[in-house]
Amino acid sequence: MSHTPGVRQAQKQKTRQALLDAGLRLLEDQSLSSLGLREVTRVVGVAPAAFYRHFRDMADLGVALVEEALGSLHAMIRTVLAEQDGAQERIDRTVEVVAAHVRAHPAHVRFVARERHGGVRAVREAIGEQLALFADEVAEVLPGQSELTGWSERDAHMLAALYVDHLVMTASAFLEATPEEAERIAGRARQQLRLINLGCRHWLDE
Amino acid sequence: MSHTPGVRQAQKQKTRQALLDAGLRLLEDQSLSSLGLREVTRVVGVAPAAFYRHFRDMADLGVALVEEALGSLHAMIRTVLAEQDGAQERIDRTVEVVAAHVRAHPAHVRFVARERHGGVRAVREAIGEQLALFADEVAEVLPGQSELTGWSERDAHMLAALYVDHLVMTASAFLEATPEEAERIAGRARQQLRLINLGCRHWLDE
DNA sequence: CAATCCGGAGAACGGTTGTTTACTGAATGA
DNA sequence: TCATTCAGTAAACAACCGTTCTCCGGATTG
Repeated sequence: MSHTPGVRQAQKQKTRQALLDAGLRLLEDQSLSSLGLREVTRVVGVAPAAFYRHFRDMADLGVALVEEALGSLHAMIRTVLAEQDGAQERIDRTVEVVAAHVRAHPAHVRFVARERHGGVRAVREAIGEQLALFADEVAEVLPGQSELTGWSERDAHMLAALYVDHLVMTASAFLEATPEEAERIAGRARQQLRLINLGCRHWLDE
Repeated sequence: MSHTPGVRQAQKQKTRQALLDAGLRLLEDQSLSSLGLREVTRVVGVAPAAFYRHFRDMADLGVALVEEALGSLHAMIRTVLAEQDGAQERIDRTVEVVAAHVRAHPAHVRFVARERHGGVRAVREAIGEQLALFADEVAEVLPGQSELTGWSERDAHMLAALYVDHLVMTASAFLEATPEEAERIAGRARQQLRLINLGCRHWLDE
């Protein structure tokens, strides 16, 4: 049944990862629908035909990148939102974590922001699916916050969607900003989250 | 000084517009950085070289499309926000107007959403610039709302940015949605705006 | 009317693209 | 040990690309 690592499989995964890395790098200043197969293989230093041993086409490589880019996010935000400190502390920490993530993985963030509405259907849909899943997770964790006791599931989902969209917005704002603009972006994001949180506290008053 | 219309100039503007229209159409299922010059001229039925009589390159055509797509928006939202009805009515009307705009100009909306973070720097910056201008306009009109008396200019701008981002989000959500999903999207957008508005009403309490 | 302008045509250029084919040679497994 | 598997190679393919050049013919101008 050969589920041993194997020198063969290891090497294959290695060049596969090299293709993904090269693709991600090239996508920093162009979009997926214009990224050429030969362009990628040239960077890796491999024959064009070798590409087909790993991906059917560029769209296929794209969806692989989606999983790589969004896979790590889930656990992170889950833990951040689960913190039981006050609202202000949670907001500060969230923005902080987002900023750190953008600094650590700028290419991944850029890829997601760019291809979320990009020209390749399969990738667009993969990102949309992942973000929807993401919103579901957030919606599940939200009831743990004191401001949200008594909220309907529907309302929680509405809020979760707003959070996720705002998160993506903030991340891509960090991306396009110079280092000296970063603090201004962060401050604004915090205030916006405060505003939303304020709305939450009075949601059941009307 | 020849500022007469002239048969010459008229025909030139006509094919220029044809190039823009063809480009916009082709951009519905690809992104600008992969759109070919010949592809556009082929649709218009004109020689490839003729392209250069109107645009330096594809990026140039792109920024022209940005102005075409975002130019009409300004006046519209200005009038919507200026309405002095209650908050609920204003929210309903805003979402309604956005939905109508997406239905009327889907290609323009798609273009803006796609190229806002797209692979062509000049176009990306042009859109960012226009949206920032847009936020400025919104920030100027906002103090007319009763909920926002006593707000600092900085806070008004923070809110305006949130509104603009939410608007773009909502518009592109409408775009990707099937007709039967549209009402769900609209309902969610309205609730999100209500939540934000609720936050506004208590912004100066803390 | 004659001179000029200028949007567009047409052909040619060097270069790049995605994909297929037959192949090599090392890891694999009986 | 020997046959098999298979990731990667090398070459060839037709199709397409952006750009440049020269030229045409109708509008414009004086």
